Amino acid sequence: METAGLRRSGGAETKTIQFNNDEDDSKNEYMLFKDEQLESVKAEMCKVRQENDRLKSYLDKMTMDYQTLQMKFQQSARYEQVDQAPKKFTDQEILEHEEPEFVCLSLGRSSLGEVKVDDYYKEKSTSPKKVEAAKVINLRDKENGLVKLGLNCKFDEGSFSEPNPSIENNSREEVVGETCSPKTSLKTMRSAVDDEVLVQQNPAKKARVSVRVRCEAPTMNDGCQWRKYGQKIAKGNPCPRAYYRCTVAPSCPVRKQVQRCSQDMSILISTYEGTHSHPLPLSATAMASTTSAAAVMLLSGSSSSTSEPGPSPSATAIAAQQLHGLNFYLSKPNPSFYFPNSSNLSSPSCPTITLDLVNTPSSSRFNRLATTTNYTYQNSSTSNLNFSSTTFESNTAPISWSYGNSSHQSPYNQIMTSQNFGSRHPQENVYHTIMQKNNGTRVDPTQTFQPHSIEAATKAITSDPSFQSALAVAITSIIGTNHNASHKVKSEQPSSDKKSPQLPMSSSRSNSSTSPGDSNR
DNA sequence: CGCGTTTGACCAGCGC
DNA sequence: GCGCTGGTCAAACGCG
Repeated sequence: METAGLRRSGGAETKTIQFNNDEDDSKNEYMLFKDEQLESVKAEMCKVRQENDRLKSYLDKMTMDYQTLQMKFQQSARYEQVDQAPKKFTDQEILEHEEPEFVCLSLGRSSLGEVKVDDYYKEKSTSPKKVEAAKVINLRDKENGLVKLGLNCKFDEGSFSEPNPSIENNSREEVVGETCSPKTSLKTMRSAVDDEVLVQQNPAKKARVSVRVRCEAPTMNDGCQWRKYGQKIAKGNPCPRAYYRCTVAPSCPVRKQVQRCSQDMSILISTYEGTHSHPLPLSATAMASTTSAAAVMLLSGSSSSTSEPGPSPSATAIAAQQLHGLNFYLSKPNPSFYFPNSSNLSSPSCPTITLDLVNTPSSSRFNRLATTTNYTYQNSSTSNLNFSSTTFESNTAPISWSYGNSSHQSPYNQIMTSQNFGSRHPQENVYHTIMQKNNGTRVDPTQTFQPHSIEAATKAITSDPSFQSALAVAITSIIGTNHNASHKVKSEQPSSDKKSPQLPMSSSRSNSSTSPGDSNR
C-alpha cells in the first residue's frame, strides 16, 4: 500500500509521502507525482501572477484617483484663499437662494435683494428685504489684479434668456448671460455670490457707471440695442441729455443716459444704470464687463467704509487695480469725487463711478483690458466688438488693426481700434498688450515681430498672470458663444445703426423747438 | 404699417 | 407748500 498526498495546513504546504513495496515503482510513481505537482504549482503561480497584475493595475488606478483628488483639493484650497471676502451667506443659504444654472453679471447696484452687510447702506436702509442671492462672477485674481467680470454662466440645457422666476419680478436684478461651462466650480459660484453680496444694497441707491469717451458720433455703440425714450436739457449743460432704454429684452431695466460734456463737446458721457435681464450680445459684453468691474469697484469701495461715507482709499486702490488703472471718479457719497462740472450725468443720490477714457494714461490701460476682452471674443464667429457706431467710424480713422494707422490715433481711437478690428489680428493685440505691460513701455505699433521676438513675446504672454485670466475669459466666452448661437437676438447692432439718433448736442428738433433753459417745459 | 424718435406732460424727490 | 430739477410716459411724428 502506498499513499501520497498533499496536506495543507494554514496555507503552508506540507508533503507526506510514503513509499512501500517495490522501490522502482515507487520512484516512477514519485516522478509522476512530481511532474503533476510541478504543473500544479506552475498553474498556481500563473494564477497568482495574474492576480498580482490585477492588483497592480488597481493600485495604479487608485494612485491616479488620489492624485486627481489631491489636485482638486489644492485647487479648492486656492479658491479658499482667493475668497477671503467676508462671507455673507452660509452655503445652505446660497443653495437655497441661488439659481444653480445662473451666474449673473451685475452692472451697477442690484436691487434684487438687500443684503445687510454693507454697514454704510445698512444704516441708510429703511426697508430691508429678504436676501435673494444672485451671483456675479467677479474673480479677482489676486496675483495679477485682473478682474474677470462679465462672465455669466448658465449651466442648464434649456433656454437661458428667461430670468429666474424665483427672482422677484419687480426687482431690478436680472440674469444676463454669457454662458459658460457647467464645469465652473461651485467654489467659483460661491465666490461670485460673495462678491454679489458686496453689490447688494439699498435698492434706492443704484450704482451708475459713467463712461467718458471722446466721440464725435451721437452715441457710442456699446453693442446693445437702445431705444430713446426721452431727452431733456439738464441744468448747467446746454447740451440735451438723452435717455435710452435697453430694447434687447422687453423687460430689461437697463437705462443709459447720453450727454455731451459742456466743457468739451467732443467728449461723450454715457451713464449706465441697472443690469441686463437677458443674455448680452457678445459685442456688448466688453462694455458690460468694464462697467461691471467699475460698479463692483464702486460698491466695494462703498461697502468698505463703515463710519464715513465714501469709498475707502484702500478699497478704491484695490478696485482701481482691478480696473487696470482706468481713470475713474467716484461721485458718491464723497462729494470730492464729483465731476468738476455740472454737466456730469451723475445724480447726487446715486453713487456713480466714472471711467475716463479720454486721458491718455488711462486709455492705454483700458486698451489693455479691452484688448484682453476683445481677444476673448475673437474666438467666436459671431462676435466683433464694436463700441462705435457707423457714424463714429466714419468720423474717425478707418478702424483696422494696422499698427501704422494706430500710431497717431488718439487714445480713444486706440481703444476703439482694439475693440474693432482685433478680429483681424487678435494675437497681435495680445502681444501688443502684454509686451506693453511687461516692458513697461509702449510698444511701437509699427513694429513687426521677428521670430525671435515672437518667441520672446510668447514667453512674455505665458508668464503674464493676466494671460491665464484672459484665457479663462476666452474659454468661457467661447463656450458661451456656442450656447448663445441659437438664441441670438434679432440684431446686435444698436438701433442707432439703423437710424442714426439725433446727436444730443445737435438735435435739430429738440434744439430748435425747445428753449435752452428747459426742453420739457 | 411698423418701429424708432421727438417732445410736451406728468410725477417724484429735494431744498428752501 | 412751492419751485426746481431729474426722470419717465405716451401721443404725435417721421422714416423705410
